Amino acid sequence: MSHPELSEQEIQRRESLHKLRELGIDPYPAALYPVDAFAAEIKEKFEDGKQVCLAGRMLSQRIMGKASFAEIQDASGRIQVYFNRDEICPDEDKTLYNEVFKKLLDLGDFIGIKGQVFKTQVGEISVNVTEFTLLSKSLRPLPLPKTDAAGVVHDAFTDPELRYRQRYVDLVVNRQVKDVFIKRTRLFNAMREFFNREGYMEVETPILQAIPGGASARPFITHHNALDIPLYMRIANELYLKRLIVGGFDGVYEFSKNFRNEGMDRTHNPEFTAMEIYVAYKDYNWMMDFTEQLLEHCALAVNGTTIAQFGEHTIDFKAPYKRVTMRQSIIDFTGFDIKGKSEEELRAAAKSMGLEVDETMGTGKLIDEIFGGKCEGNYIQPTFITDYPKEMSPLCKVHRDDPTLTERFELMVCGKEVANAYSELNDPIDQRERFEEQLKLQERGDDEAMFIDQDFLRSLEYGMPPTSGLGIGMDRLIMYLTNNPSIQEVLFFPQMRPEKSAPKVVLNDTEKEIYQKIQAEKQLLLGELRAAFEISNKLWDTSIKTLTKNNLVSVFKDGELLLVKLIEE
RNA sequence: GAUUCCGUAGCUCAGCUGGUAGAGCAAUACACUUUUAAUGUAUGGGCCCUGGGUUCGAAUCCCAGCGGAAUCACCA
Repeated sequence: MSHPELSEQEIQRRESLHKLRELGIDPYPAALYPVDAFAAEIKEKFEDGKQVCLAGRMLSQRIMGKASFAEIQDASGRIQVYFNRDEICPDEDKTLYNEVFKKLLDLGDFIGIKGQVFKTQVGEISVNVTEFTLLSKSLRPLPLPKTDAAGVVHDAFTDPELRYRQRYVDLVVNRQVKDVFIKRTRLFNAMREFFNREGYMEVETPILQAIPGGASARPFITHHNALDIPLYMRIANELYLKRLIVGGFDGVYEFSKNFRNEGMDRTHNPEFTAMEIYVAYKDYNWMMDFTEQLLEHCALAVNGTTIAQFGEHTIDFKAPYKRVTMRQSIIDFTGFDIKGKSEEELRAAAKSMGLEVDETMGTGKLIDEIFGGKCEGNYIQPTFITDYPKEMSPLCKVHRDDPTLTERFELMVCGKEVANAYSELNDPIDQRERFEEQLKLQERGDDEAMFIDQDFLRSLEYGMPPTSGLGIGMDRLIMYLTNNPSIQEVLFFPQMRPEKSAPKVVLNDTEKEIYQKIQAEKQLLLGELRAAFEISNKLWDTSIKTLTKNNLVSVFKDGELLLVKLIEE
């Protein structure tokens, strides 16, 4: 048996696997294993002599001749188990202990244990094994961090790339990572509970949309073969939820995976989760009350306290939260009053504040720039910023007291937006005009302006009750609740560049030389390239064909000329 | 997109102004019946990210590429 591509340890594990089979032990048995106990529970409720059956991965082994200790990790945590040779093998044949346990089991293997709970001389709650079963063999060594007596972790599995690419390993060896995702699920459950208690209904709306509406963002595009039309992955679900309010539901919500074809960094992933909820007969003032109650409830459910530590900041999600109008906020931090100012005045003001602005920006975008540049970052504690300019909020109702503003708020935490809410625009004529303004912005060069959804307008024309809607960035919220500065840490499988993007093609020496020549020139005449190599026609032919077949270079015609060019990733 | 830093054993990392590749853990072998970062002794394990260049000689210096991280820009 030779495995040239495997590491020494992997080869050894495969050999162990082989030997186990020879001993008549199935390394991947089919039968269920009758687990009736968990590590954490055994340790919490210690009962001397209690018979238990548990299963998990073996993560450490301390062999001392005829006795050994091992650690088993199950879904609840870790527990030490004690193997005594003569208890495992009461008869003459000691193979099960000497061979199977000591040699053929490896760290990372899943085993099942039956035995009695006891305390060792040093006081560690352990299980005295009377019977063990191999449940699944692990063929790759896990990176196993160790914690010393001082609590210092050695050999921690910390490389972010490896951790994200092999999250399954990360979860096995890094307990704190598992905890983040447990909290994530708790957050979702807490929100559902809060909404369901109010009688609101969880719904599902299309992810594949013919018109990507409800937000301003570049969508991912795909194609439906049967209908032969382009379809877009949703950037938001807002317009569909509102259609359901038109249809007569009083409260609907959805945890929506949204997709945006934009940059990736530590706060942006191309797919992310938003929660959106729409409640009929409410306005944004009601929604502020509702939001602060909701977040207080969620913080408590996730962490058991409304206080959350985020980096250097201590945040308190206890309601109520401060409410500041956008105009007041800009006055507070810049001394500039945006009320009644023209586009030119705003642009001049923004420039004087050292902000980068250009001609495509309308008043809304300019105000947004000023707020984003000078104010936003200052709100550490949860704060509602209210009354956004009309131009920035095409789906939001005009403010009851000021026609240049809208009834909108965003909730800022640690200088970032975590929630966004409106008194929803339900005047179909106004809505159509707003969409048309967006279209004009688009023509002006704003590539994020919204598309017009005619069917949505039609639904409004049938009448939508006054409604307030709220959207929450779930990923961002869980970042705050688990003190993680990057979104990758709160997504099981964050988007990564595919592994090994470089073509792994094995080229022979001639092909390599030709390829290098093309690499250097990027593009050149085929004949010229041919002349540079003193090789037979046949070798030339096969070489250039290898390169083109593997998509390293391409040959193409430009008029009468045959050219060859480098294909770059 | 810009800048900075990083890529060495299965894991975590060291390797100075160029001179035969190192440690701990993990692995293998032996000893050891309540240990706990178990211990003791011995052994094996490397395309030093890839490709060029400089040099008598490159893990080390230079260039390019690939991959990653951080900061900034962009992004409701």
